[in-house]
Amino acid sequence: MDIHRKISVAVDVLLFTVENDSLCIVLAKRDKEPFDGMFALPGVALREDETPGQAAERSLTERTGLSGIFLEQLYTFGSVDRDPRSRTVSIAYYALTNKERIILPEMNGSAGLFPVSDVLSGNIPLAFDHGEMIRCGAERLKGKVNYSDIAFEFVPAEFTLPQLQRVYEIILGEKLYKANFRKMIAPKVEETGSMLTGAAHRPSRLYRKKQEKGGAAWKD
Amino acid sequence: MDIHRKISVAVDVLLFTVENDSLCIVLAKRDKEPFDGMFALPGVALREDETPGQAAERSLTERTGLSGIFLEQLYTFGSVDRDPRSRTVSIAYYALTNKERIILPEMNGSAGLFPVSDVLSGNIPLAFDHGEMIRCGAERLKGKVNYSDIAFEFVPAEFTLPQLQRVYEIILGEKLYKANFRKMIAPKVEETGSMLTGAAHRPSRLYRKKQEKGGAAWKD
DNA sequence: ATACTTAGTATTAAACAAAAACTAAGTCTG
DNA sequence: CAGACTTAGTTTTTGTTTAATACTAAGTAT
Repeated sequence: MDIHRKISVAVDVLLFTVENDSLCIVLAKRDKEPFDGMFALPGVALREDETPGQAAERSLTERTGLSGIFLEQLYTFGSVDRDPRSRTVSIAYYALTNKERIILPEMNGSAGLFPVSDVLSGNIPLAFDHGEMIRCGAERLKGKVNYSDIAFEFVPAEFTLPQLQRVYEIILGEKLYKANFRKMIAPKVEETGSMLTGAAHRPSRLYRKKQEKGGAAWKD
Repeated sequence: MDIHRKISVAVDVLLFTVENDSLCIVLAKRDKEPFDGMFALPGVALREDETPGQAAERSLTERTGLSGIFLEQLYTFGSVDRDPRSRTVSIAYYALTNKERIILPEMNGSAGLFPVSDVLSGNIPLAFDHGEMIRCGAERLKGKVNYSDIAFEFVPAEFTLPQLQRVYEIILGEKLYKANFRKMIAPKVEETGSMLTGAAHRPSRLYRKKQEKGGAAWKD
């Protein structure tokens, strides 16, 4: 509990979304050393007057223009050599949103959305220990999707059940049975009354998430 | 990702055990400001040459003599005012062990084992945000006991099924049905062949945990 | 010997999940 | 415009897990 120096604290954000039937994450190309030219998660140094959660939100807003979306602490990474410049501990957060809210143009140039499967198979050169972070984040999503409501974060406010089911399937990496999925999800959703038109087949009903009593929340 | 100063990093450890039919935690009475005379989790300042996990282990060894026990990261706490001396972020870990391994005498004087229910009901004055940490830790145990093997950490290498069932009940805070519990636990345990003698009634069989294929593990 | 206590097993009923088959409602093609 | 095609949505059947209760077993205490 003594005072110490020389250890920096960073906050990195894993912004996940579902696009084109795959789980994607936002990465930005670095334009300076170390890891110049490689891809990295949006991150900031923790300021003295903000909590890690606030820093994560700031990072998100500064880098992608997003705010007010789902954001939760993931894990704290602290390998001694994870940053070649100085000893740095990074508190990783993960954020979730549907792809409509991500405005790529706002992300200045070199940033983009990458399929997590590509990223984890090593096709994209990653800075720091961000590969480990992304693996950790993807695992968390998989473990959490069945006993929480995170899947709703990936779809618009009004969505169809096939859409929502696809989100589950993408996160879990396996196909689900339609009838069973609908029985499972039924108590969590309600019909809006309208349909999704325009598709070249039977139109599907639009649903919204049913609002319910909230659970316990953790701050910093 | 810039270098910064003035933020300290600490590591605090929640050492849980089950004693006397309740979930307990190790706390030490502070003998200096701030929070002089109040109870606190064993914690250390993170050193430049060690990972948070190593610091947690060091804290555990220095304060309780224990080593090599279950230890996992819990959450990182970073409220701006959580430490009145300086801005400090604390990476909390939780450790689990059975009470036989805890040798109270080794803990110098003022440390002790406290029932979590007493601690959370405010009967014991706690330093820093350690109450929040303990609440978070107890919740984690509750959420994890059913889909992991953490309950085994609280019993000796050889144990009876009634013993193990009591651990589940204490963590979950509810009674379980004997027959169902045994069906659930059966694939995870194997008989040792011997019995637990000495009790004033039918003796119960001794079991040990069945060794199996390991899962993924996360370091720092 | 009998009551008492805790260990352990068997049985039943209800809820839930897996899987397949079926019906419904639109567009696309000839 | 009929029928094929595609996706949406429902029904039904079956099997597995969980909830709950009732029972048997094996020791000590009186």
